[in-house]
Amino acid sequence: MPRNKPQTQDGPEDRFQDYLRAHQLRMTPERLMVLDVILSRKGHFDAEELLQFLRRRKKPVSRATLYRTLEHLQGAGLVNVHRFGRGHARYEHVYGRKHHDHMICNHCDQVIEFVNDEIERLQEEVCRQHRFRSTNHVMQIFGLCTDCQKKTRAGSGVKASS
Amino acid sequence: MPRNKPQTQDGPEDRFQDYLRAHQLRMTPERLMVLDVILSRKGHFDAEELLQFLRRRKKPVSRATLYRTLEHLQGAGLVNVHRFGRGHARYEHVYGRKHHDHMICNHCDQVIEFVNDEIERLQEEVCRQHRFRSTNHVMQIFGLCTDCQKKTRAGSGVKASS
DNA sequence: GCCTTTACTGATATTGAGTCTCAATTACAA
DNA sequence: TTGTAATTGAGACTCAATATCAGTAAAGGC
Repeated sequence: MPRNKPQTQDGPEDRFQDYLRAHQLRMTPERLMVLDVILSRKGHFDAEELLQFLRRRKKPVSRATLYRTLEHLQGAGLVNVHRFGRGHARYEHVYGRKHHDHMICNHCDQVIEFVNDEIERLQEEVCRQHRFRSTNHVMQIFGLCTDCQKKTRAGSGVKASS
Repeated sequence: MPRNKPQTQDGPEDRFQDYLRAHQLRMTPERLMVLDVILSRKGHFDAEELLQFLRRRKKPVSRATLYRTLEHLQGAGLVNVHRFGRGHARYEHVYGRKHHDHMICNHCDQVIEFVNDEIERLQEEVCRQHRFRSTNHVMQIFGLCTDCQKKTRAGSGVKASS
């Protein structure tokens, strides 16, 4: 999967187009469909979900094409992947969104997003100290969300996390 | 996989023993072998590596047993799992080790550990703000280590990361 | 608009980490 | 020592993700 982000700053479609051209790839109806569906989603989703959704919308796309497109969208900086502990990958679109981190409830799988500029700053500092050139990072806090704390009073019966 | 950590603070074997007893599980030669091999390892390793190692040591253990034992060792707080982006799980033993986070080189897969108390503190603060009861967290910074920055001057040819 | 090249799609097979099953074995408490 | 419930291991299985490959179709050149 090639990288490098395009320079232009129009819309997500243009950005994808630019990325594809820059890598001798082609824009196709399938790729556009996938992008559109992803942009219309809020929060996190997985590949299977997208597949079903596209099928219901009578715009079916093969599994292979979906995964390939997701790769390219990552390359274009339009989509992020997360692997929250065990289980399959979860995606989210990042076009026009600020970077953020996640808290994941071990009990109900809810994903809470948060931003903390101070943490971001400290991360950069750590990288400088280690002469590490960071491209991206992931921060996941696992535990119990407010609701699930109430539900599981004794603190037992909680699914294991990574 | 049950949780709860034992109270005693002897050695890792005792801790494992305590954990097992507390959960009506049994100590077996296989489990002890796995623990010993893990304790002798430095840094990160994966399940397949352990399997091979045990086989070479003429103390073979089945895949099923290895994975089951790794689960229990996590429960006992002796082992941690990480899923660095794509690929399989990586483990590390945590007995007598301080919590730390990771920088992962996209190019050579080297894993650099770091600790930053200020970041830890801020994470706790974020959890408090969101009334989230954290059990553990993961922070991974992806990018290029010092060596690989030199090797890949143009910044191209870098493997994709999560 | 039509060609030609070369990327793309999708059906299907394949991979591979991890899990499950179940008969035979064994730890361990009484 | 014995009874019983946990454990083991071989192999079947799962399932997300990837690879294969023949047929299809972008997109630049004419």
